[in-house]
Amino acid sequence: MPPTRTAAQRRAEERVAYDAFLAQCPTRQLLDRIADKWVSLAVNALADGPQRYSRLSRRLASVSQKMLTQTLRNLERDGLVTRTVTPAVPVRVEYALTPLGQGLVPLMRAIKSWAEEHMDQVQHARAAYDRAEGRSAADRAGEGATARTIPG
Amino acid sequence: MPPTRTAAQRRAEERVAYDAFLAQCPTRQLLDRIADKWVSLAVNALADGPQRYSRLSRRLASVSQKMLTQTLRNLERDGLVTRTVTPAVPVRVEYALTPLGQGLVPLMRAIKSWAEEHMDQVQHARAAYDRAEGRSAADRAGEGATARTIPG
DNA sequence: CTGTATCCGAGATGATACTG
DNA sequence: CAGTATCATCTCGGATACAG
Repeated sequence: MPPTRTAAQRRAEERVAYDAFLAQCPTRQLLDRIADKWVSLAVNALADGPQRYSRLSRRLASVSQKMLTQTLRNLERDGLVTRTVTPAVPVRVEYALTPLGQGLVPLMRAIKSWAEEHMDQVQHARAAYDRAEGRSAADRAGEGATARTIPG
Repeated sequence: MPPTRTAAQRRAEERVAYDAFLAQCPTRQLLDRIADKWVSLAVNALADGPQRYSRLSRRLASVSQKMLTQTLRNLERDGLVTRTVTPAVPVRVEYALTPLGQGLVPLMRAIKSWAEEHMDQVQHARAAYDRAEGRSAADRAGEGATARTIPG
Protein backbone atom coordinates (compact mmCIF):
# COMPACT_ATOMS: atom_id res chain seq x y z
CA MET A 1 0.00 0.00 0.00
CA PRO A 2 1.07 3.59 -0.55
CA PRO A 3 2.50 5.64 2.30
CA THR A 4 -0.04 7.30 4.54
CA ARG A 5 1.23 10.73 3.58
CA THR A 6 2.39 11.96 0.23
CA ALA A 7 5.61 13.89 -0.17
CA ALA A 8 3.58 17.05 -0.61
CA GLN A 9 1.75 16.43 2.61
CA ARG A 10 4.94 15.79 4.46
CA ARG A 11 6.40 19.00 3.12
CA ALA A 12 3.32 20.89 4.23
CA GLU A 13 3.68 19.49 7.72
CA GLU A 14 7.34 20.37 7.76
CA ARG A 15 6.41 23.90 6.86
CA VAL A 16 4.01 24.18 9.75
CA ALA A 17 6.65 22.90 12.11
CA TYR A 18 9.21 25.25 10.67
CA ASP A 19 6.90 28.22 10.93
CA ALA A 20 6.38 27.41 14.57
CA PHE A 21 10.13 27.16 14.96
CA LEU A 22 10.62 30.51 13.30
CA ALA A 23 8.29 32.12 15.79
CA GLN A 24 10.88 31.37 18.46
CA CYS A 25 14.16 31.51 16.59
CA PRO A 26 15.98 34.59 17.85
CA THR A 27 18.15 34.86 14.78
CA ARG A 28 15.22 34.91 12.45
CA GLN A 29 13.38 37.42 14.54
CA LEU A 30 16.38 39.67 14.54
CA LEU A 31 16.87 39.32 10.81
CA ASP A 32 13.22 40.03 10.18
CA ARG A 33 13.50 43.13 12.29
CA ILE A 34 16.71 44.70 11.04
CA ALA A 35 16.22 43.72 7.44
CA ASP A 36 13.07 45.77 7.29
CA LYS A 37 13.64 48.47 4.75
CA TRP A 38 12.79 51.34 7.07
CA VAL A 39 14.16 50.00 10.33
CA SER A 40 17.77 50.49 9.41
CA LEU A 41 16.99 54.03 8.34
CA ALA A 42 15.03 54.84 11.45
CA VAL A 43 17.62 53.40 13.79
CA ASN A 44 20.31 55.29 11.97
CA ALA A 45 18.42 58.52 12.19
CA LEU A 46 17.67 58.04 15.86
CA ALA A 47 21.29 57.23 16.57
CA ASP A 48 21.84 60.98 16.32
CA GLY A 49 19.62 61.46 19.34
CA PRO A 50 15.95 61.79 20.23
CA GLN A 51 13.79 63.30 17.56
CA ARG A 52 10.23 64.34 16.99
CA TYR A 53 8.00 62.65 14.50
CA SER A 54 7.98 65.56 12.09
CA ARG A 55 11.76 65.70 11.99
CA LEU A 56 12.02 61.99 11.30
CA SER A 57 9.40 62.37 8.65
CA ARG A 58 11.44 65.05 6.94
CA ARG A 59 14.72 63.17 7.24
CA LEU A 60 13.23 59.96 5.89
CA ALA A 61 11.38 61.73 3.16
CA SER A 62 11.13 58.60 1.06
CA VAL A 63 9.16 56.76 3.71
CA SER A 64 5.41 57.13 3.62
CA GLN A 65 3.64 58.32 6.73
CA LYS A 66 2.03 54.96 7.12
CA MET A 67 5.29 53.06 6.99
CA LEU A 68 7.13 55.46 9.26
CA THR A 69 4.48 55.18 11.93
CA GLN A 70 4.30 51.44 11.53
CA THR A 71 8.07 51.09 11.75
CA LEU A 72 8.30 53.23 14.85
CA ARG A 73 5.46 51.32 16.46
CA ASN A 74 7.18 48.03 15.86
CA LEU A 75 10.42 49.34 17.24
CA GLU A 76 8.60 50.63 20.27
CA ARG A 77 6.87 47.31 20.75
CA ASP A 78 10.22 45.56 20.67
CA GLY A 79 11.63 47.88 23.28
CA LEU A 80 14.12 49.37 20.87
CA VAL A 81 12.76 52.90 20.92
CA THR A 82 10.70 54.95 23.33
CA ARG A 83 7.77 57.09 22.36
CA THR A 84 7.17 60.09 24.56
CA VAL A 85 4.02 62.14 24.16
CA THR A 86 3.97 65.65 25.53
CA PRO A 87 0.38 66.78 25.94
CA ALA A 88 0.22 70.20 24.39
CA VAL A 89 -1.38 71.93 21.46
CA PRO A 90 -0.32 70.75 19.09
CA VAL A 91 0.81 67.40 20.45
CA ARG A 92 4.52 66.73 20.62
CA VAL A 93 5.85 63.20 20.22
CA GLU A 94 9.48 62.35 20.63
CA TYR A 95 11.20 59.12 19.70
CA ALA A 96 14.48 57.91 21.12
CA LEU A 97 16.56 54.75 21.09
CA THR A 98 16.52 52.72 24.27
CA PRO A 99 19.80 51.23 25.52
CA LEU A 100 18.72 48.03 23.87
CA GLY A 101 18.13 49.89 20.64
CA GLN A 102 21.50 51.55 20.92
CA GLY A 103 23.06 48.13 21.26
CA LEU A 104 21.77 47.44 17.82
CA VAL A 105 23.88 50.18 16.29
CA PRO A 106 27.25 48.42 16.56
CA LEU A 107 25.76 45.32 15.00
CA MET A 108 24.43 47.37 12.13
CA ARG A 109 27.87 48.84 11.74
CA ALA A 110 29.36 45.37 11.59
CA ILE A 111 26.95 44.45 8.85
CA LYS A 112 27.66 47.65 7.02
CA SER A 113 31.35 47.02 7.36
CA TRP A 114 31.15 43.54 5.87
CA ALA A 115 28.95 44.85 3.12
CA GLU A 116 31.37 47.57 2.17
CA GLU A 117 34.25 45.13 2.12
CA HIS A 118 32.62 42.36 0.13
CA MET A 119 29.57 43.52 -1.74
CA ASP A 120 31.61 44.78 -4.64
CA GLN A 121 32.63 41.20 -5.25
CA VAL A 122 29.00 40.24 -5.22
CA GLN A 123 28.19 43.03 -7.62
CA HIS A 124 30.91 41.83 -9.92
CA ALA A 125 29.69 38.26 -9.77
CA ARG A 126 26.18 39.43 -10.41
CA ALA A 127 27.17 41.45 -13.43
CA ALA A 128 29.15 38.54 -14.83
CA TYR A 129 26.27 36.17 -14.27
CA ASP A 130 23.83 38.50 -15.96
CA ARG A 131 26.17 39.02 -18.88
CA ALA A 132 26.43 35.30 -19.35
CA GLU A 133 22.68 34.92 -19.10
CA GLY A 134 21.94 37.62 -21.61
CA ARG A 135 23.59 35.86 -24.51
CA SER A 136 24.28 32.37 -25.75
CA ALA A 137 27.18 30.55 -24.20
CA ALA A 138 29.10 30.64 -27.45
CA ASP A 139 29.15 34.41 -27.48
CA ARG A 140 31.15 34.96 -24.34
CA ALA A 141 34.73 34.48 -25.41
CA GLY A 142 37.22 37.35 -25.12
CA GLU A 143 35.70 39.92 -22.86
CA GLY A 144 37.04 42.20 -20.16
CA ALA A 145 34.95 42.78 -17.10
CA THR A 146 33.25 46.09 -17.66
CA ALA A 147 32.90 46.51 -13.89
CA ARG A 148 29.59 48.17 -14.34
CA THR A 149 28.09 47.84 -10.92
CA ILE A 150 24.58 49.05 -11.42
CA PRO A 151 22.73 48.80 -14.70
CA GLY A 152 20.37 51.52 -15.67
CA MET B 1 0.71 81.11 -5.50
CA PRO B 2 1.00 77.53 -4.29
CA PRO B 3 4.28 75.65 -4.49
CA THR B 4 5.02 73.99 -7.80
CA ARG B 5 5.02 70.58 -6.20
CA THR B 6 2.81 69.25 -3.49
CA ALA B 7 4.22 67.47 -0.47
CA ALA B 8 3.00 64.20 -1.91
CA GLN B 9 4.81 64.86 -5.16
CA ARG B 10 7.98 65.75 -3.36
CA ARG B 11 7.77 62.54 -1.34
CA ALA B 12 7.24 60.54 -4.50
CA GLU B 13 10.36 62.06 -6.02
CA GLU B 14 12.31 61.38 -2.86
CA ARG B 15 11.23 57.80 -3.09
CA VAL B 16 12.52 57.47 -6.61
CA ALA B 17 15.82 58.94 -5.56
CA TYR B 18 15.97 56.66 -2.56
CA ASP B 19 15.15 53.60 -4.60
CA ALA B 20 18.00 54.46 -6.90
CA PHE B 21 20.22 54.89 -3.88
CA LEU B 22 19.16 51.52 -2.52
CA ALA B 23 20.18 49.86 -5.73
CA GLN B 24 23.75 50.78 -4.89
CA CYS B 25 23.82 50.72 -1.12
CA PRO B 26 25.94 47.72 -0.13
CA THR B 27 24.42 47.46 3.30
CA ARG B 28 20.90 47.27 1.97
CA GLN B 29 21.90 44.73 -0.64
CA LEU B 30 23.50 42.59 2.00
CA LEU B 31 20.50 42.87 4.29
CA ASP B 32 18.15 42.02 1.49
CA ARG B 33 20.21 38.96 0.73
CA ILE B 34 20.82 37.49 4.16
CA ALA B 35 17.42 38.38 5.53
CA ASP B 36 15.79 36.20 2.93
CA LYS B 37 14.00 33.45 4.76
CA TRP B 38 15.67 30.63 2.91
CA VAL B 39 19.12 32.09 2.39
CA SER B 40 20.17 31.72 5.98
CA LEU B 41 19.00 28.13 5.93
CA ALA B 42 20.73 27.33 2.69
CA VAL B 43 24.01 28.92 3.71
CA ASN B 44 23.87 27.11 6.99
CA ALA B 45 23.23 23.80 5.33
CA LEU B 46 26.01 24.35 2.81
CA ALA B 47 28.41 25.32 5.57
CA ASP B 48 28.65 21.58 6.25
CA GLY B 49 30.16 21.08 2.84
CA PRO B 50 29.09 20.66 -0.78
CA GLN B 51 25.77 18.96 -1.27
CA ARG B 52 23.53 17.77 -4.01
CA TYR B 53 20.20 19.29 -4.74
CA SER B 54 18.22 16.33 -3.46
CA ARG B 55 20.04 16.36 -0.16
CA LEU B 56 19.42 20.04 0.33
CA SER B 57 15.83 19.49 -0.57
CA ARG B 58 15.50 16.86 2.12
CA ARG B 59 17.31 18.89 4.75
CA LEU B 60 15.26 21.99 4.06
CA ALA B 61 12.04 20.08 3.90
CA SER B 62 9.97 23.14 4.66
CA VAL B 63 11.18 24.95 1.58
CA SER B 64 9.24 24.42 -1.61
CA GLN B 65 11.11 23.22 -4.66
CA LYS B 66 10.51 26.50 -6.37
CA MET B 67 11.90 28.55 -3.52
CA LEU B 68 14.89 26.31 -3.00
CA THR B 69 15.88 26.54 -6.63
CA GLN B 70 15.28 30.26 -6.69
CA THR B 71 17.33 30.77 -3.55
CA LEU B 72 20.22 28.73 -4.86
CA ARG B 73 20.10 30.55 -8.17
CA ASN B 74 20.30 33.91 -6.45
CA LEU B 75 23.19 32.77 -4.32
CA GLU B 76 24.94 31.49 -7.39
CA ARG B 77 24.33 34.75 -9.19
CA ASP B 78 25.88 36.63 -6.30
CA GLY B 79 28.96 34.44 -6.36
CA LEU B 80 28.18 32.98 -2.96
CA VAL B 81 27.69 29.41 -4.08
CA THR B 82 28.81 27.34 -7.04
CA ARG B 83 26.60 25.05 -9.01
CA THR B 84 28.36 22.09 -10.57
CA VAL B 85 26.56 19.90 -13.04
CA THR B 86 27.91 16.44 -13.68
CA PRO B 87 26.52 15.10 -16.96
CA ALA B 88 25.33 11.63 -16.21
CA VAL B 89 22.11 9.73 -16.06
CA PRO B 90 20.52 10.89 -14.01
CA VAL B 91 22.05 14.33 -13.81
CA ARG B 92 24.02 15.19 -10.72
CA VAL B 93 24.12 18.79 -9.46
CA GLU B 94 26.24 19.82 -6.55
CA TYR B 95 26.13 23.10 -4.67
CA ALA B 96 28.95 24.49 -2.58
CA LEU B 97 29.83 27.71 -0.86
CA THR B 98 32.47 29.82 -2.54
CA PRO B 99 35.16 31.45 -0.39
CA LEU B 100 33.04 34.59 -0.56
CA GLY B 101 30.05 32.64 0.62
CA GLN B 102 32.05 31.10 3.41
CA GLY B 103 32.98 34.59 4.52
CA LEU B 104 29.33 35.14 5.13
CA VAL B 105 29.20 32.42 7.76
CA PRO B 106 31.05 34.31 10.51
CA LEU B 107 28.84 37.32 9.94
CA MET B 108 25.77 35.17 10.29
CA ARG B 109 27.22 33.81 13.48
CA ALA B 110 27.72 37.34 14.80
CA ILE B 111 24.11 38.11 14.06
CA LYS B 112 23.01 34.89 15.69
CA SER B 113 25.15 35.68 18.69
CA TRP B 114 23.64 39.11 19.16
CA ALA B 115 20.19 37.67 18.70
CA GLU B 116 20.71 35.03 21.34
CA GLU B 117 22.03 37.59 23.78
CA HIS B 118 19.39 40.25 23.32
CA MET B 119 16.28 38.93 21.69
CA ASP B 120 14.87 37.70 24.97
CA GLN B 121 14.72 41.32 26.07
CA VAL B 122 12.88 42.12 22.89
CA GLN B 123 10.49 39.26 23.49
CA HIS B 124 9.84 40.51 26.98
CA ALA B 125 9.23 44.04 25.76
CA ARG B 126 6.95 42.70 23.09
CA ALA B 127 4.91 40.67 25.54
CA ALA B 128 4.60 43.63 27.89
CA TYR B 129 3.52 45.88 25.05
CA ASP B 130 0.93 43.41 23.87
CA ARG B 131 -0.39 42.92 27.38
CA ALA B 132 -0.81 46.66 27.73
CA GLU B 133 -2.50 46.84 24.34
CA GLY B 134 -4.91 44.04 25.03
CA ARG B 135 -6.73 45.77 27.87
CA SER B 136 -7.72 49.24 29.01
CA ALA B 137 -5.06 51.27 30.76
CA ALA B 138 -6.99 51.13 34.04
CA ASP B 139 -6.70 47.36 34.14
CA ARG B 140 -2.95 47.10 34.35
CA ALA B 141 -2.19 47.79 37.99
CA GLY B 142 -0.52 45.12 40.12
CA GLU B 143 0.84 42.50 37.76
CA GLY B 144 3.97 40.40 37.62
CA ALA B 145 5.64 39.83 34.29
CA THR B 146 4.46 36.44 33.12
CA ALA B 147 7.55 36.09 30.95
CA ARG B 148 5.59 34.27 28.34
CA THR B 149 7.77 34.60 25.29
CA ILE B 150 5.65 33.21 22.53
CA PRO B 151 1.89 33.29 22.59
CA GLY B 152 0.04 30.36 21.16
C1' DC C 1 1.27 67.94 14.66
C1' DT C 2 0.69 63.13 14.80
C1' DG C 3 -1.43 60.00 13.56
C1' DT C 4 -5.71 56.24 11.91
C1' DA C 5 -8.72 54.02 8.31
C1' DT C 6 -9.58 52.34 3.82
C1' DC C 7 -8.83 50.92 -0.77
C1' DC C 8 -6.05 48.94 -4.22
C1' DG C 9 -2.24 47.25 -7.23
C1' DA C 10 2.29 44.81 -7.47
C1' DG C 11 5.20 41.32 -6.20
C1' DA C 12 6.23 37.29 -3.42
C1' DT C 13 5.14 32.57 -2.49
C1' DG C 14 3.00 28.00 -2.54
C1' DA C 15 0.59 24.19 -5.01
C1' DT C 16 0.47 21.65 -8.95
C1' DA C 17 1.71 19.75 -13.25
C1' DC C 18 5.07 18.93 -16.71
C1' DT C 19 10.17 18.13 -18.81
C1' DG C 20 15.19 16.76 -20.18
C1' DC D 1 17.37 13.69 -10.46
C1' DA D 2 16.83 18.42 -11.00
C1' DG D 3 14.48 21.36 -12.32
C1' DT D 4 10.68 24.71 -15.27
C1' DA D 5 5.96 26.65 -16.09
C1' DT D 6 1.67 28.16 -14.67
C1' DC D 7 -1.95 29.53 -11.72
C1' DA D 8 -4.08 31.11 -7.29
C1' DT D 9 -3.36 33.41 -3.15
C1' DC D 10 -1.88 36.56 -0.04
C1' DT D 11 0.68 40.10 2.13
C1' DC D 12 2.99 44.53 1.73
C1' DG D 13 3.21 49.06 0.68
C1' DG D 14 1.48 53.41 -1.39
C1' DA D 15 -2.20 56.83 -2.14
C1' DT D 16 -5.75 59.12 -0.17
C1' DA D 17 -8.96 60.80 3.08
C1' DC D 18 -10.18 61.68 7.73
C1' DA D 19 -9.41 62.67 13.08
C1' DG D 20 -7.81 64.06 17.96
